[in-house]
Order: sequence, then C-alpha cells, then structure tokens
Amino acid sequence: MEQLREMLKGHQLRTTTCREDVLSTFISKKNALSHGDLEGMLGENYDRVTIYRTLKTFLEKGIIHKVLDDEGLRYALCSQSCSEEKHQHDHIHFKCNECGETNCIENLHIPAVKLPEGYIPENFNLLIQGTCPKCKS
Amino acid sequence: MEQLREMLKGHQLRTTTCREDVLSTFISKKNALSHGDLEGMLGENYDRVTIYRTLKTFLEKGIIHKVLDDEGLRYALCSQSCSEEKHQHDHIHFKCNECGETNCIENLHIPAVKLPEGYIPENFNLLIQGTCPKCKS
DNA sequence: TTCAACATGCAACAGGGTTGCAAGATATTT
DNA sequence: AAATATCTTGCAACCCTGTTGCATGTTGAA
Repeated sequence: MEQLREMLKGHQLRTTTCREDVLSTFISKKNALSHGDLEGMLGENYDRVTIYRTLKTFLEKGIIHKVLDDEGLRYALCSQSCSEEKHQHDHIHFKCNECGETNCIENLHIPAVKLPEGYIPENFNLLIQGTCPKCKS
Repeated sequence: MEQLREMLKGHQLRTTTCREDVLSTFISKKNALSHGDLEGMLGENYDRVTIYRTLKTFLEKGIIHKVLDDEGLRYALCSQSCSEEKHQHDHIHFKCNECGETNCIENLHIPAVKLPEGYIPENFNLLIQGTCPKCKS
C-alpha cells in the first residue's frame, strides 16, 4: 500500500486508486499483462480508457515496458532502474505456447550480435517461444 | 508471372490474381509489409478481407512469416525452405526508427542462449531497432 | 480551504482482424 | 468444350484494440 504510493511518487505521479490497482496487479502477477488482461481484472472498477491511459503513463515514466509476442502487445514491470529518459531492456522474454504466459527472464542478457556494416543498433528484443517449466510434462 | 504460378502451385494453391499480386509485392518490395501496406497498394483491386485471407493462407502454407515490432504485425517472405509443417525462422529483424522499414537480416543467426532449467525453446525471434544504413547520415 | 493542475468517465471514432453467406472463379473430369 | 465439385472472393456485419475531446471530479500544495 504505502509502497505503491512511494513508487508512484518516485516517478512524479499522483496516487490514484486506478494507478495503485494496476501497479499492484503487475507486482502480484509476475507475467506480462495485456490491456485486455487488466480490463478483465479491474474493468468493473475503471473505464477502459483510464486503464489505457494508466498504461501509457507508466510506459512514459519507465515503470513498465512493452513485451511483444505473436498475439500482440503486453506490458511488464521494468526490473529496476528505468526512468523517463533511459530504458534498458536487453533482456529476454519467454512465451509458453501451452499456458500462453509471457515472462521476462531476468539475469540473462541477449548475446552480442555482429550486424552488417552500417546498421546502428539501439534496442534489442528477443522473444523465445516454447514450453515453460510449469507446463513441461 | 509464370514464376508466381509455380510458387503457388508448389504450395497447393490455386492461382488467383490477388495471390499473384500479393506475392509479387512481397518479392519486389523486400521489406516486411503489414496488411495496411498491402491494402494501400492493392486495396482498390481487392477487398480488405481478401487480403487478410491471402495473408493467412500464405502464413499457413509457409510462404510468409510474421514479423513483430513495437508498432504491430508485419509479414515477410520466408527465405526458402519453409513448408506447412516446418518453419525455421531463427533470423534477425531490424527495424529502422528513421524510415520505419523492417527488414530480415539474412545470413545472420541468433546466437545460442542458455535458458534456465526447464525451459524448452522452439522458436526465436530477435528484433533490433536502430538506424539502418540508408538512414544514417 | 482554496485553487491550479492533473485524472477520470463518457461518447465517439478509427483501425485491425474475423465470420457467415451468397456469388464467382478454378481446376478437373468427362 | 461443358459440367461439376471445390475453392475464392466480396459484402455486410461484427468484435477488439487503441485514441481523442470535453466536461466533471480529484489531487496535492499553498
């Protein structure tokens, strides 16, 4: 509770119940969430648009980041030190084809890639699809 | 022309003008295309739905594959040997933040990644964003 | 407590993507 | 070359995602 307020304040955001709920949902569920997921969980309390705007705000402030998979867009908490100015997300996302969950794999960075002449990379995004530990029989 | 018919036949597809046009667009443009791109180029000749269905068919037959970036979904030609049963796409996509184009980088594979215990990977998808050779000033 | 700045809800809209169905085109057989 | 079964297309309708404008409600700071 108080923790949430601190997190929001730390990013110069006013504390509202919607922001607290969205943030605490991200913290309790650990996998990446789509807008639809959040709407399903919180939609009776808040307008769709408010949830969209909350996600947008969190994105801009560096609280969450985008996670892409073949089904669409999701969001996940930024591990620690992202800010409005600087995002560092060279980590790996794993999507399980059985349960459908997408997770960030922490502590594992994308290996270096030698691009052909002339390409200037800025951002890396590696998605691995397969079967997660929970679902392997 | 005749080439296109052969490609379609090779995948057990009837030759129709829409399929020929979509296929030849993918061949001439070399970057990944969204449905919207194709609709912009061919939309006066074919219904939106037909283009969607053409893309879906090509996907299923292994003629094209999905390319993800932060803006959404695009499609690109499969380099060679994909079939309905087996896709192999462990290659790299590069999206230029200047011109917005996304391209497959051929001849460059994703380096091996050691996943934690229990994860069984099947598919890799690496998106690199940055500036492409054409746009670097 | 007051007030400016910010957040929310509502309505309305644009775009992406899908489905059902009737009409049209394709490849094949005769 | 005509007939037929099968596949494709176009149309209409629909759902989901995401956005914008505006009036109303809340927040935090003075």
